[in-house]
Amino acid sequence: MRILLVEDKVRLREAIAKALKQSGYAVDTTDNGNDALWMAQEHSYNVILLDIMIPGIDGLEVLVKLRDQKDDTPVLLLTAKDTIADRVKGLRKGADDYLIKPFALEELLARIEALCRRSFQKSTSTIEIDDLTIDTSAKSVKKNGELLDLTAREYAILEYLALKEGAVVSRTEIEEHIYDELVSPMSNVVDSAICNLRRKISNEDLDKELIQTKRGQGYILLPTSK
Amino acid sequence: MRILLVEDKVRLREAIAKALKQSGYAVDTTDNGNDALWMAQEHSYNVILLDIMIPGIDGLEVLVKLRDQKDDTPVLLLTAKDTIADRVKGLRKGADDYLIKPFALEELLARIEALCRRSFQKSTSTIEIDDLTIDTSAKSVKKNGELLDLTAREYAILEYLALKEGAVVSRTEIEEHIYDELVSPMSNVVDSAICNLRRKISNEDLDKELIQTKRGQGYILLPTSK
DNA sequence: AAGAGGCGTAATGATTTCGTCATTTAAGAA
DNA sequence: TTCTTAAATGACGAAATCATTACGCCTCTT
Repeated sequence: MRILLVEDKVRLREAIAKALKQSGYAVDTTDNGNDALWMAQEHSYNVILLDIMIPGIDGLEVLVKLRDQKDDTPVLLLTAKDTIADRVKGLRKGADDYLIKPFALEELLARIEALCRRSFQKSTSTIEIDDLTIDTSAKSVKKNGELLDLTAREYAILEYLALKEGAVVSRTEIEEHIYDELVSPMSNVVDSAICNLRRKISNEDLDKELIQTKRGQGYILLPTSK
Repeated sequence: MRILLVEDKVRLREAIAKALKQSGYAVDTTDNGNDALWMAQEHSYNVILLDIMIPGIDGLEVLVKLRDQKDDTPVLLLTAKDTIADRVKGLRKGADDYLIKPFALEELLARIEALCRRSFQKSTSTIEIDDLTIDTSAKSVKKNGELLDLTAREYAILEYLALKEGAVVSRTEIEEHIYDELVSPMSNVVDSAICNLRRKISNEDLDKELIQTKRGQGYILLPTSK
């Protein structure tokens, strides 16, 4: 999951960014509306966190322009307590949610999660695939009710594959969504992570792999039923 | 689908090429405008990715010359953030789309897909032919809802035939659009691949082949209804 | 400050693909 | 029908891709 955070106050921005990263999101940040706009144009974010009071183009304008461009990335507005009017305007103009500053980070995380789910058109916070239950809100995975001990990376990859269940996902795509910086072309980080992940989720008895390799293309997560 | 990538910065060029290949495209690359021009003349590409700031003839000039030669291959311009003017110029001069650097590879892939679709006058990303459903986004093929296990090559050929449904497609054309390098004249790679492909998509009960042979001309993909 | 564990890298071994060749089968012309 | 040429098929081997292991750095914890 990749998030764009637009917030001009340095300390707040960094605090939020840190919290998001700890929760397993890839985060890009900027402190002004102009950059926000082109970053949003050039990347496909899962969620955009948008402060209204920012230098350059203000948050609402950014939102309007995004929607004008048919960009329907979920936008969560961050507003000061005294700008209720803006808030209403924001929702009218296509924001998906808003949060009044100051807010609890926990609250923010919960809302982001909801928006991410919505962007993948899933309504529940758990995804069931074979004997796996992926709880996107708890960031945990159970296998036949037993909690698996996945690392953050492993979880992130599994979640991404699960959200795209049945579609071939290339290494590059995984790299882009899970890793902050560009991964060097020669690296086999993803292979390595997939390997570890498989070890943890595989059924020794069943020889079928949940994560299948599409040679030359990437990976695909396929329930046994299909 | 064959793509020409014109970009002078080595790392970026290779990163893009890698991602494209993973997504099943045949990719030719060059770092300058002169080569780009004659490569475009020699081959028929489905899409040309064109950086504006390149040595030799600059990207915009390449574009102009292409259009002068009545070459209407879809062109996607890659531009730096600060050259908005160029961008506008580019679109005026016949570019089909543009992307501002830096961009997400996924975004690039999505745009390329759109351009390919458009050049084949298709609006959706799935093609239905008889009992086959080809999902060009997921790069997967289902037969009566069952996912088929095609290799990258097999998929690429099937997709190409499907996009040209009802038209005779020569071996040479397939070679040109699916393979990176030139295939040696004596080779029967395509025959071989078609053979394997047929085996996987054929209906044992129905004797009619979806992929029919036009002796001396090539192949043609024909739904039973037509 | 030390220890543990996550994570990226590199190297090696395993697997699969795919192009080629050889052979069989089919199609069209005389 | 028979001959010629094109296409289909099957087997094999080289090359590319992938899996897996081991190692070391770095971070976070305690």
